Amino acid sequence: MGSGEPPARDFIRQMIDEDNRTGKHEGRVHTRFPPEPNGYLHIGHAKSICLNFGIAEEYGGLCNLRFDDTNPMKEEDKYVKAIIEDVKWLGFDWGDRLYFASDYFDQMYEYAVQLVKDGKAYVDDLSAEKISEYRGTLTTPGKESPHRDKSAEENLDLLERMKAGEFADGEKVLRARIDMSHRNMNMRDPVMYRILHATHHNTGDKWCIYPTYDWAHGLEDSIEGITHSICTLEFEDHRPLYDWYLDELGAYHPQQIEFARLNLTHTVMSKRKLLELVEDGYVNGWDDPRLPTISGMRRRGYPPAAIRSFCKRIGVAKVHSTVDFEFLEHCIREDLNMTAPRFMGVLRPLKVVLENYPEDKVEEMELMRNPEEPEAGTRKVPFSRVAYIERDDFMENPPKKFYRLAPGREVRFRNAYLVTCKEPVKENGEVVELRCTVDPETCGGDAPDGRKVRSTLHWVSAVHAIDAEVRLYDRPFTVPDPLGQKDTDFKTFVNPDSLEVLRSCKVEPAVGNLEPFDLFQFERLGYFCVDPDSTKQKLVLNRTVQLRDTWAKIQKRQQAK
RNA sequence: AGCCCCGUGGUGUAGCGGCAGCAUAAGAGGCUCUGGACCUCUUGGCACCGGUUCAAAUCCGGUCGGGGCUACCA
Repeated sequence: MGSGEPPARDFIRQMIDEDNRTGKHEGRVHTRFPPEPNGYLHIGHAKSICLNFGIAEEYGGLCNLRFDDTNPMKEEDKYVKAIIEDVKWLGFDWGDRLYFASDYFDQMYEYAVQLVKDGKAYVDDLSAEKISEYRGTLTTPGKESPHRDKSAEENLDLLERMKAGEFADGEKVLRARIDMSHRNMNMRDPVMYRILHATHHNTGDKWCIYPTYDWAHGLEDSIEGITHSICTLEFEDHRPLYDWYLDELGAYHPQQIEFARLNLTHTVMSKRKLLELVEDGYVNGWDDPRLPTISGMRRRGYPPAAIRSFCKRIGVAKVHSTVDFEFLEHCIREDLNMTAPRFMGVLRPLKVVLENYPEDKVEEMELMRNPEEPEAGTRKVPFSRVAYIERDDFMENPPKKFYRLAPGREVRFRNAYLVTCKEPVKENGEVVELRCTVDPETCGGDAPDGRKVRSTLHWVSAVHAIDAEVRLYDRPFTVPDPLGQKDTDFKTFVNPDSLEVLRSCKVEPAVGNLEPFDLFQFERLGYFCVDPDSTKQKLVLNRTVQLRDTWAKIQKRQQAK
């Protein structure tokens, strides 16, 4: 899986090593990935997925897929299906361990009854506003609810009536009885159950009280026998509460470990922000290839192995950090370079007439499927008198270091012929065609006299070419940190050029045989994939990522001067 | 302001008292029928102050800086 060196001994793996050394969990390692089914997964989740499933795999343990579905107001079945598809696509397998927090509602309720009986939880009549008010502030202690000291019997009765549906939403809550002056706000009598007369995607109308995250999560982990409950940094302050519930209950007690979530430059990662982009029409849906969602990356053509490699190589720590978008792209290229078959395609066609090449002649040129993988063999590409090349590959007045085609200059058409440009044909000052000649002695691309050319161009035979629409993607934001300016809405930094659609591209015939999501390289241009919008009549391709472009860099530097 | 977490090249990480390493980015060169890939080299870092020690990125104290926490969200 992925490439490279043994995984680094990050602080989580060091902890697990230590636990294994001391026999804390009898050497068991059991993790879980616990998404809430209220949105689509993104690459930040991929980091967590790779961490949890990766650790389980490395230690010969298990990792569960568990939906943390404790809030029926926000959660939907369609997200469950999408998340399952995404995790599977990323390459992970949870066996028969697909769980839902809602599967444990009965058990959780029993645990709550136990706490009530022990005098460690009580039903409160205070409104949400009052509870907030009574909680105090970061610097001042809270005060106790007037309903805090009822008898266990009375609380039990009230809790049962809450469950039975006798009260309206918000009328009562069940609270843990901890310490209203605790320095950690989470310990100031947190809410365990709230009344929500809502239909749950899984349990329907069976329940009208639903557990809060803090109350539910440790129980879920405990019930499943999780050893290491890995979550993100913002839950650090919740760990004392996680521990308190399990200790008071005397239940099996997993270890919560927090790590820093992934941030990427030039994009946003929060579900809410992504939703805004989708709903306000900045992008075309959750699977828009510009989005860092798993479905977006799938459609963009990012291979799962490359995403896994990326997640492994960025490491895991407790410092907040932002990974360069470039590094992700590097990982994508690295994978695709080894695996993607090569084709030729011309994005911005310029017609080339080879004057001394016979009108009706067609030759089948033989090209490597993938030079990185010679065993993949070769393919045949038709060559004829009229071809298309990239507009960028010709300049009438070439600057220094431009090695491609120019009047009087000879270049190679890849695996075909050495071609010399005689003259450009112009209309209204614009070059619309090139008149060229081939050296018939150079069929296949090598000169018998051993002479060298500086440049090799890709080409497509005009009569054989098939048309394609190609969608070019760029980073979704123009700045590295669109959320960085406090006073400016992040959407003002949306990159207006993040999508460019080219409708008259010419590609070699074999590309027409590919299926949606097939990945390949257009030589000299980049990696592409077939978009599911493709039909038999219309081929639609997505550019996954460009090849590194040294010439573009030189050009940029020349222009800067 | 109170509590909690965290500071190693531009970026992401390793280091666990004994030469600061890796990846990526950037720069130079080599090679090449993809200006791709690959190879070589170069630039660049322990936030600061003090203490312990023969020896500190590492241990201790402080300062500064970044982040999180006041949902019946997760």
